[in-house]
This record gives sequence, structure tokens and C-alpha cells, in this order.
Amino acid sequence: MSDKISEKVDIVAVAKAARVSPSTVSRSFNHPGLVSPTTRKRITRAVEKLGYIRNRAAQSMHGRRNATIGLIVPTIDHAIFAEVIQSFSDSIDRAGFTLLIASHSYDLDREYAMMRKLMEHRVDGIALVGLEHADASLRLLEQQGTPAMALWNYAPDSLLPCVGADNHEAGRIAADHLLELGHRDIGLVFPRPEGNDRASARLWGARDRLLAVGIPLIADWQWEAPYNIAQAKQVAQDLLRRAHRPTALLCGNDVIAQGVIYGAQSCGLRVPEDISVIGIGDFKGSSEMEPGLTTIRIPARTIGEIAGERFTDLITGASDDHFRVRCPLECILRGTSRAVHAVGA
Amino acid sequence: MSDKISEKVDIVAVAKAARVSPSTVSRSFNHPGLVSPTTRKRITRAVEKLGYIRNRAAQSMHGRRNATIGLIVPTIDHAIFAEVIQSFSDSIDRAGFTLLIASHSYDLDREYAMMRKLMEHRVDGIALVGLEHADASLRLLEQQGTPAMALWNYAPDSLLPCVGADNHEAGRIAADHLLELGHRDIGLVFPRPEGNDRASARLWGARDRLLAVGIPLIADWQWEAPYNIAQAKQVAQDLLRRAHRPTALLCGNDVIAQGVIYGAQSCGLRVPEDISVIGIGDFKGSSEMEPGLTTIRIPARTIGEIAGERFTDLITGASDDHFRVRCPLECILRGTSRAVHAVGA
DNA sequence: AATAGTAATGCAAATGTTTTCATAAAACCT
DNA sequence: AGGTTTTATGAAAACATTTGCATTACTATT
Repeated sequence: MSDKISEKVDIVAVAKAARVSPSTVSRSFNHPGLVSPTTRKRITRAVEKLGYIRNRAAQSMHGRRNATIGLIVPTIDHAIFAEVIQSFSDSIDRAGFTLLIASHSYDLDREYAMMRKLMEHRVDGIALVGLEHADASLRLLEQQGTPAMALWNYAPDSLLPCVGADNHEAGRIAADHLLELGHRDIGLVFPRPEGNDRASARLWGARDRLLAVGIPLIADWQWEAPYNIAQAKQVAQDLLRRAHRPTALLCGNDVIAQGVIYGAQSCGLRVPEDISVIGIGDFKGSSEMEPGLTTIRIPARTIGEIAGERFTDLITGASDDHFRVRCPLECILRGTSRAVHAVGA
Repeated sequence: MSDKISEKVDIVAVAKAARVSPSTVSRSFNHPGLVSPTTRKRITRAVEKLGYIRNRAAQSMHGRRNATIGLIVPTIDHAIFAEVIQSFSDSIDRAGFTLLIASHSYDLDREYAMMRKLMEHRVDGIALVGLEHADASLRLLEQQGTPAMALWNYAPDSLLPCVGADNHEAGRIAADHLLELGHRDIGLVFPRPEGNDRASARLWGARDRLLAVGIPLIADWQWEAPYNIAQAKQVAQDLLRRAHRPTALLCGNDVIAQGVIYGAQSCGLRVPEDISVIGIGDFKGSSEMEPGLTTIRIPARTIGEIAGERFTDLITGASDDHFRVRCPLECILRGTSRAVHAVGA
């Protein structure tokens, strides 16, 4: 059983109890092959008896790894990120790492501050969401030599190694889907693009596509909605009460799409009979809502998982390339979109 | 501006650059009052010039605080916890702490393992979700003398300091609401109670109330649904197709309630005309769905915030009582529940 | 002007580990 | 058996910082 309130149980206490030197104890933890099975057993017993827990802080002073990875996200509190955080955390956990997390509420200055904070803890690496970051932040990473990577976004020419989806393409695919259904009057509801390269890439993906087939962008049909169901619902209510309505709404993400659908329903409009809606993301709940949300699926779990694997490999030196992984998008057809001739023309 | 790839920028490099001793540099960080403004300025300049970032690991070797708090949650990836994690993180951040996070997927053995892992990092304290934990975990906390607290649950006699809501009461209030609306045929849809004291307390709160007014618990009307919209929807579909249906469903949380509502809708039942549904939690999105979900609101943001404040106070020694904060519940009436006479009798 | 008290700084020891190097013991080879 | 390699262990230096104690310089008090 464990001792009472043990005095000070450090590696030398264990060494004394096992009647070996501290070096041997250390070795039996870090290079078990180098110490004989007999003494190793003796040490293990001493460790258990005293309730010893090794001190990662002291380890890391020797240039040794901390077994800690820092993750900086805009916010934890959105379906979008919660899922990727969870799978990233699980993934690095499998490699023996722990997650130090910080959020900045879409404020790039705070992102910089958080980065410094994580560096004080000497994390073995820092993962960021997105590819757009303050110059100061990138310089800091460079200067400190901290391994870094970008999560969630993919770009073929990214500065940082990245694992994610091509958001521009996501916007394009969504637009394509609506076009194939015959829609020409398409409204766009997106979050503010500042400091959010995911959103702006999707927006431009959609816009470029529409322009390419000769559909002009009507200013009246471009709305901004924060990442927030309530406000998206509000926006939808405002816009759907106008005389000239679009036949379809392309939303910057599923949360907005969901809000928009609720907004439409509360205005007495039926989805998809009166208006089609498509989201981007395929968040938890999108498939189960009634009707199921048509959306472009971004594989959050996969992204988190692959990112965790690649990043820990990079950190432990198991591999050292500048990886760029592009996770495939998929257009998921569900119940909120339908061909336009039923309504329009 | 910042040097090139600086050799080794530690506290002595800074000291040298500022032409003072390392002790002074250390003091100017930790006890600024003890060093004269002039030298302090000189040091600050040297720090900036060299791009020095202090090493929290080395600090913590002196019994000094790590400025790190460990949080162990069942999962990050649920609306429920994401919100409380976010506000807890923000709250401790304000006190200068960073969050080390670990999840265990509702497995108490893994919780123990995660606790050890966090202890290796010498976190200044560990926050757990719920009040039910493996004996080994509690013993470990005791033995290591790590400050600990419970989040999310309140109990007047809790072993650990806690900030949260009374889940038993939540179940009771939900039952009360349905009873007041005249429902007698009430079905219960809850997650598995094992290793989840939130769920089981709510379940018993509801059951006790029903039994107290003489309503027998019909085995056929007690269902288990995992914390998962899809499966809750499935469960609802199964049960609502039966001949004898309840007039109301009391759900263990809002996610389940949402799934149940979708399930009902997909069976052609209208909510609340054909069946009333009440949830527990008031998660993000519950108010905006159509119709809005009637639920018992658990103030996640408040819980996280208060917990962060109290815990950092405890850790820094600003206060040292065994706090137990009970956050008030509120019954939020929205559109998914209505009086029974419209349907039954 | 002498003394006491205070403020600012430096020196050196201490913190808990890892690691290099050295040594001792055992195993292998002829 | 004698020498050589291999294996297992220990001693001590190193890591980046904090802090108790000592020292110096300055301000206040009589």
C-alpha cells in the first residue's frame, strides 16, 4: 500500500529504497533495456511502494522532450473544433503526449500571446488552426525553433506543415451542387472573413464558381452571420421576409446552415420545398436533423487523427519531411436541397 | 530586432546582456518590487533584444507553481463539455494559468491513468468532471497532495470542493414540469448511468418524483440512449412506433432530447401536439431549434467561470476553504412541451 | 557626524533529473 | 587460463532557474 504522507519522494528516495543509484532508476525508466531484469523489478517495487511519479519538468531541463504539445484554437466551444480537438488529443495521447490547450477567440494578437505562454511551458510543438497568422507569431516560431503545424486547412504551398481540407474547393463544390440542381438565384451566408482564412477561402471558392458560370453576385444576397446559431437564425429571418428571395442559400458552415433553416421554418417557409440550403462541414447533428442537412463533409476526426500522428512523428524525429496532407471533401446529399424547377421558373 | 538563430538564450545570457546577475533577472520577473526601476528597464530591454522566454519547467523545480491546471473530462467533443471547458479555460487564463487537458471517454480506469499523466507534469491542481471517481484516483490525489476539485456536479457533502448543479434536482424539476402539465404517461430516455453520476442522479431525481406522486415506472418506458443524437433518434423511432405510447418523454440531456424529437418527426409525430419532450442542460442550439426545446438549464458558462476563479484562488492560497458552489437551475419553457389534455384523456 | 535601518544586488547552494564517463563484474573466445 | 568484449552499475557534471544569506550603498534619525 501507499505510504502515509511521504516526505519527499524523488528519484533518490526510490534509489535508496531499491538500494541502487539514482542513475539506475532513471535508466530503468528511460532505457529499460540497459538495466537487468532483477534490479528493474526491485526498482518497480520501490516505485510502487513509495508512490513515486516522475517529474517531467526536471526531465525537460535536459533538452529532453516534455511530452507536451500545445494547441491553439480560436475557440473550443464549437462543434467544429471540439471534434478535431478530441481526435487530435486522442491521437497524440497514443504517442504518449499530453495536450496543452489555449484559445484566442479569433483574435490574432491573443494568438501570439498564447503562443508565448505555451513556449514558456517548453511544449515540444505547437499546432495552430488555419494558415493565416500574425507575422510576429511566425517569426516567434522560427526564432525559437519550435516545431509547428497547421490544422484544418490545406494549401499546396503552405509555409507550415499542414493537415486539412481545401476550403476553397469546399466552397466550389457547394456552389456546384446548387448549380447542378438548377439554382441561379443563390444567396451566400458567411461568417466575417477577417482573421478567418477558412471562411474567406470557402466564400471565394463559392463566388469564383458562381462568377465563372456567369451568375452575378447580388450585394443584397451576401450576408454576414457570426458563428452562432441564434444570430444566423436572425439573419435568415430578416432576409427571407424580403420580396425577392433567392431559391437557395449557401452557408459558410453547418452551424449557420442550421440557424438559417430554423429561421426559414419560423418564417413559415419549407425547406427544401420553398428554399434549398447547403452547409459546409457536416458537423455532429447535421445528419440527424429533420430534414437532414445537405453539406460538404470535412472529415474532422480524420484530420485530427492524421495531424496527431504526423506531428508526433515529426517531433520524435521518426520522420522529418514538411508534410502537407489534403483530406478529401465529400458532398453529402441529404434533405435540404432539391432541384429548382419545383419552385422557380 | 530579434537576433538570428540565437545560441542559447537563458537567464544568464539575459543577465550578461543587461550586465546584472542572473538572480536579479529572476527577481525582476518574479518579484519586480525588489529591483530598482532602472535595472528593471535594462533587463526588459535585454529580454526583448534576445527574445528570451522564461522556462516554467525550471521554475517548477523549486516548488514554485507551474501555472498549469489539469482538467480531466469524459470527452471534449460534446456541446455539454465544450462550453464548460471553454469558460474554465478563459477563467484560469485570467489568473495566468494554462490548461492541460485529458479525456477518458467515460472510462474510470483511463481517468486514473490521465491523472498520473497530469501529475507527471506537476500541474498545480486537477479538476475533474463529476463526483464519482475510482478509489484509486482519490487516493492518488490524497497521497500526492495535489489540489483537486469537481466540476459540473454539486453535492452538499462532496469529498472534493465542487462547483456545479444538483443533478438530482434537475431530474426532479423536469418531472415536475411534465406533471404540472398534466402528464401521467411519462417515458424516460437516459444515457447509461454507469460511471456517470450526472446521468444517474438526474434519472433518480425524475424517478423519485414520479414515484412520489404515485406514478409507477413502466419498464417498457425506460430507455437507454448513448450520448449521441443518431442513436437517440433511433431509440425514439423504435419506441414511438409501439401501440401504447407515453404522452411525454423526459430526456437525460438535450442531445438526447434533440435526437428524440428528430426521431418523432421522422415517424410523423408532431412535437408538442402528439408528444411532449423535455431535455436537461440547455445546450447551445436548444433554444434556436424549431420548435425551441423545453429544458432545465444548467449554466455551463457560469460553472466554468466560477470554478476557474475559486480553484485558482485555492491554488494561489488567496483562499483556502473547501468550497462547494451550487449553481441554480432554471426550467426554460419553450415549444416542445404542452398540457396533456390536448392529446390524452 | 555617527549609527541604524532599508533598498538593491550578487554569490552560491539547491531543485530533480539525465547523461557521459569510468569501473566492476560477467561472459566469451581461443 | 589469459585476454577481450559485453553488460550492469555508479559518480559526478550538467540543465535553467530560485532563494537564503551576505554585502554594499544609500537614506533617515538622533
